[in-house]
Amino acid sequence: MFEKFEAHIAAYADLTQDELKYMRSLSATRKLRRRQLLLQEGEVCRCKTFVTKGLLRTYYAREDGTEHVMRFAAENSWMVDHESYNNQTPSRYNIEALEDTEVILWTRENFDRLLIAIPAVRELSERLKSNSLDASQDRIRMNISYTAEEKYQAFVTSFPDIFRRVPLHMVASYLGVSRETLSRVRHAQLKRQRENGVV
Amino acid sequence: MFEKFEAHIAAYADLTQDELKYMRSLSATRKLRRRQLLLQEGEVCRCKTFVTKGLLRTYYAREDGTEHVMRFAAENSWMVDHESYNNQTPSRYNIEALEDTEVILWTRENFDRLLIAIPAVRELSERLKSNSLDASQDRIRMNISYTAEEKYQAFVTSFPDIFRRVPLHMVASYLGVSRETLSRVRHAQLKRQRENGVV
DNA sequence: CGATTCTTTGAAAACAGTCAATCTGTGTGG
DNA sequence: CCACACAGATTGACTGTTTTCAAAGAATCG
Repeated sequence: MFEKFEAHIAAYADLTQDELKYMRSLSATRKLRRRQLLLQEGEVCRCKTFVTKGLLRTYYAREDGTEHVMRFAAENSWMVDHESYNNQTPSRYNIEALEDTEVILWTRENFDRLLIAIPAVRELSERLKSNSLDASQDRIRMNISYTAEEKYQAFVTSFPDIFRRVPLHMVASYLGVSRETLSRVRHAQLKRQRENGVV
Repeated sequence: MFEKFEAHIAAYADLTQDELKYMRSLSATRKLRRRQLLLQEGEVCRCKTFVTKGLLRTYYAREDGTEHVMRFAAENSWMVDHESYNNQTPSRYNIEALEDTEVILWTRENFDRLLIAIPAVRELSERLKSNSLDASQDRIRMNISYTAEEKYQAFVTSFPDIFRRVPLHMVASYLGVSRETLSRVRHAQLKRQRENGVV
């Protein structure tokens, strides 16, 4: 499992064999079955997670039972409830495996050690945070200015892989529209594309 | 102007007199009249900005002319288009003074020097980024799960000061609803509160 | 004061949400 | 291998909300 991490990380951070060995020594691995929770609302998010296989979602449930998807993370991406992890406070969110999933975990204490010991890890970590921030800004921009159809289109274009692997009602929930609406939006779009001769 | 910065920053970062002097030596100050732009769409966001007085907004305009407010920043807060600043790429956004405003500016090169030279600045900078990220997550959560009325309520509660100082239609734009809708939501809420005897 | 900006209101139209029913595909157990 | 259960997607009818457009009133700035 760690080999996949090594293969991926090589393109993003320049790490020596020793550094990788150190990272590995401080990590844990875990396998999750479909539907299994990695984090449950109310718990503290103790670990930074790297997905080597499968697919996770972060969502939260309102009192009325409606679920809202905050984020997806497929293999070769990171997942963490930043707020809970950083402040070690109870999380509002659940993190659930949507497929059978394998992850590598670092506790906050261990990851902090890595940040200090390995400059390249610190740089990577900051770059990831920057990217998260930019992506969040972008999502906010779409949320406040796009129509349902534009949101759907942007999602499909930005995350074609995730789109294929996730039920439509979760995409709807991610975008903040009802599943029925998204179904109709999609229908209208497919029809329009067919009329315009798009293959 | 820099004195206001010093007074504010004392509570957030432990800086020596020398360090403050150094920060000052690398900074510039600028006064903006109401309506004046600090950054214009297409320009690169070259500076990190601290507001000592007044009020800024970041917004962007779609092709159809509609404006969407991404963020407000009143005195004692920071403002930057993170994406443009970080990658030194053209910005999608405009930053405009909503009141006569005074700001302190650090170019990216100079601020980077500070990050290296003063550990407390680096810590502060990271903390600010963390907070931005948490705030963004929160806003996304509200965007996808709150009704117009809940969004309005959350805004008033979170930013009572800004709420008092900006026109309602900009709050509407920040929340992603039309000004008319927000006006009606507000009307309905005031009425309800009066009926329930809230002063 | 006069011009501009901002807010409110009404009416109609567009849009999205809800509820209920149906349809589809998948996978499980008999 | 079939039947059934289940999760997901779609559809229709209806309801409710939001937007749009137009107009008027209020507040503010220069």
